[in-house]
Amino acid sequence: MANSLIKEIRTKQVVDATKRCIVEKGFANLSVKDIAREAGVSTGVIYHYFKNKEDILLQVIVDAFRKSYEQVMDEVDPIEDPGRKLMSYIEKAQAVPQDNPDFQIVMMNYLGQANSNPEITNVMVRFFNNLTSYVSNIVKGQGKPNCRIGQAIPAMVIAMSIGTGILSSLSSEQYDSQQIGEAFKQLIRLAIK
Amino acid sequence: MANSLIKEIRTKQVVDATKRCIVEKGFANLSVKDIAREAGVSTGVIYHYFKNKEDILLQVIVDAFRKSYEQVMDEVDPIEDPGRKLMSYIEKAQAVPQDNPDFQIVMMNYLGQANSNPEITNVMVRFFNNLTSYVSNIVKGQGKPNCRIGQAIPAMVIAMSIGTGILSSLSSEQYDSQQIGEAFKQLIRLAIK
Amino acid sequence: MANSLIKEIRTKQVVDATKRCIVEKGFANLSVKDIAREAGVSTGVIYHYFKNKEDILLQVIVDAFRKSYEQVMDEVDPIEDPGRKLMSYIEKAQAVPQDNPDFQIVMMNYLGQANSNPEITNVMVRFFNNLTSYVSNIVKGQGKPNCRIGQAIPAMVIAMSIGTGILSSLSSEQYDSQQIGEAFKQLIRLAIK
Amino acid sequence: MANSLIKEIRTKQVVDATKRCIVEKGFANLSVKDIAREAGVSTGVIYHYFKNKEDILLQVIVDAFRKSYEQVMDEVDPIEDPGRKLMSYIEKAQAVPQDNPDFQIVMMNYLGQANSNPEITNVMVRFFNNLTSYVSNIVKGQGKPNCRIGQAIPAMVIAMSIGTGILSSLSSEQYDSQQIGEAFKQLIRLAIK
DNA sequence: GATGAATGAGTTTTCATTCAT
DNA sequence: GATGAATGAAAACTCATTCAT
Repeated sequence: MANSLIKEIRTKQVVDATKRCIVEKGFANLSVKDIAREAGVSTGVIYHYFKNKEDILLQVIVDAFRKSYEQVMDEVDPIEDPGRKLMSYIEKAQAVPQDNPDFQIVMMNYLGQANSNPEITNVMVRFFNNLTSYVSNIVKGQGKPNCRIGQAIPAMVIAMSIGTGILSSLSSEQYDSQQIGEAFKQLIRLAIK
Repeated sequence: MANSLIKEIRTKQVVDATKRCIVEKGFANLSVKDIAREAGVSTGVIYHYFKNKEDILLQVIVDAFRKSYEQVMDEVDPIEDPGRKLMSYIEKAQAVPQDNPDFQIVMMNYLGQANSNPEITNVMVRFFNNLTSYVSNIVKGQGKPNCRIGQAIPAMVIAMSIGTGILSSLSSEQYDSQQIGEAFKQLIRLAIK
Repeated sequence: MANSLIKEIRTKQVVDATKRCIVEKGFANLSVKDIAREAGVSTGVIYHYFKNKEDILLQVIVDAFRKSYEQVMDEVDPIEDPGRKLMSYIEKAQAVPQDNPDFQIVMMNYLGQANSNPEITNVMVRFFNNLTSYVSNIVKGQGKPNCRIGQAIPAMVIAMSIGTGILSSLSSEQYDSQQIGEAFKQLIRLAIK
Repeated sequence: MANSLIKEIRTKQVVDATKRCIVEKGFANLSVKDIAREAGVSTGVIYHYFKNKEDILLQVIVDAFRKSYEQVMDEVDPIEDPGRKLMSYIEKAQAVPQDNPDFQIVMMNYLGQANSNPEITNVMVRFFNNLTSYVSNIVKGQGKPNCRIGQAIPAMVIAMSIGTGILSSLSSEQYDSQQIGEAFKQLIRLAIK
């Protein structure tokens, strides 16, 4: 019990430190020594709790996506009215770069890995699928969506939030995610009304 | 003159080989030796034409974005009618993952670098700005866009194409970029008409 | 007293586990953690009962050689007739690779250490000396051995059993230690008759 | 051509240095850094010419056995008379510990690896098979060997030389390989005459 | 006595970069 | 201009050993 507690603590320490390192230096310039230093542990500890660097990196993305999903759920799910729920989801999704800039950066760092690392692809695809399903259910709760567009709304909502996040992460001055989000909400309202 | 021709050839050789390496192994697992082997030259040649690895990587993203921009221009620019032009742009942008999967993967690999590498950020921002301006001009040519939405349309178009590209690159089976593109075109038509 | 019992148990546990590890992975790829896991104890226990890894390794070879010596004695010593006793010894020695393959492998693993580790050399030399003396005494009991050859018989018997053991351990299919043993017994009989 | 020459030189440098390291420190305490230092090259060079440490170790045993085989051949093969040839072979084999003590030590270090490394086993088995065949051919040239014993003579000769080598390597004072060799030659003569 | 988490020096291996040819 | 051998610092990973609990 004490053991599993320590394991949990150390794992969290390392995963969190890794995120900070990725944010600071980027995925491609990331050493286990950096992670150890940032986590305040020896390299030995890291290899006591993780199989290898790849294992850490996988845990990081799993953890980041899980947390981001929970954050969205916490705020959006309690809303009952389907119309407001959808709008609220869009708002929340567009706010990620401001609310959670580290997650945004971590995600952008992992996108490049997806093509050559099936496990990472898997985690990402599951995450986006979950979001898509979630939005899909909200939309279904809305009643009669304009048929053709209706089916594509969930994917559009997710795609738009990814794209907006990236643009505003690249240049928050030139791409205001809130503004784009507002416009997108209006578009969706036009489609659904 | 002969020299500058060789320079051009070698530079292209190396840049193209680097792209292929990124597509195959990812940005984070990329060695100069790999690039040399893929380019069919010695490592010495690489350091004759490039300052260092970072320099190659910068050239690659510059080249990739330039080519992608030109591709879009080649097909979209000749169209005269503003309405058709906008639709055509959206189609073209959504088709990138299929038409030019390597560009898509290269871009995704560089996204993670943006946060920690200002030069890369710069290149990307300029690229997206160019596209945004381009779309903006098309939209202005349309006449009266619905005010509020109208201003955000260019950013939305770019964001949507980025997001759709990523989703379909992660799972082309689950995210059909053409289908999402069609729905998005309808949305835009609703907004503009 | 209870303490010394535990000590005995733990020491045996560790020594036996180390043998199994050597058999499985070889002397050169042997970690204290492996030993602990194989013995079913913590690494702490190991350092409670042994000074260090070297100490374990020494105990292992001491134990292995002691046991092997006892095994031979148990079977050969009761025989009274000197002629039959010598033949019996040769048989027994040649049978080691089959009867006690783990001992054979352990011994082969320690041979390489001998040159650079005087303590190990010591243990091995004492072991082979004991065997040589033993055989020497049997031969003396025989009466008149052919002078010149007679003196060398003990060393030849030991050398032959070492060599046969190694050959049949390397390839039991191509080197049948029993067959070689039979031939060798005939040779010895020719010399002694 | 110059390239392959350098390759040959470096490979030899590293293989020879590795042998010296094994003789000095033993197989189990052998670092690539040691090898590099002993060879007078950087670690990078080592990995330029060898896949990894295992690869070096394999080359070493291959080289050691090849050279030892050639040495025996050089001296024994020119002899025409079968009887003298066999005796000469036995002498030569028994002299290995004195003539070529490094080979003896290297071989003893690899014996322990055999059980857990099939490639090493392979090299050793082939070496001993070659010797056995060679002796077998000499014996056949002898005419009528005493049937039963005759077939086993080659294996006995090889086994005896291995065993004698080990004993005299462990304690040259107590085990005089030349003396044992002389006695063994007499035994063989008894069997063959 | 027993545990196993922790350490950090040491190991194997990689790789950007240089430079003699 | 081109080569690729060479370097050595730094990366990933291991492991004997210690020690607080």
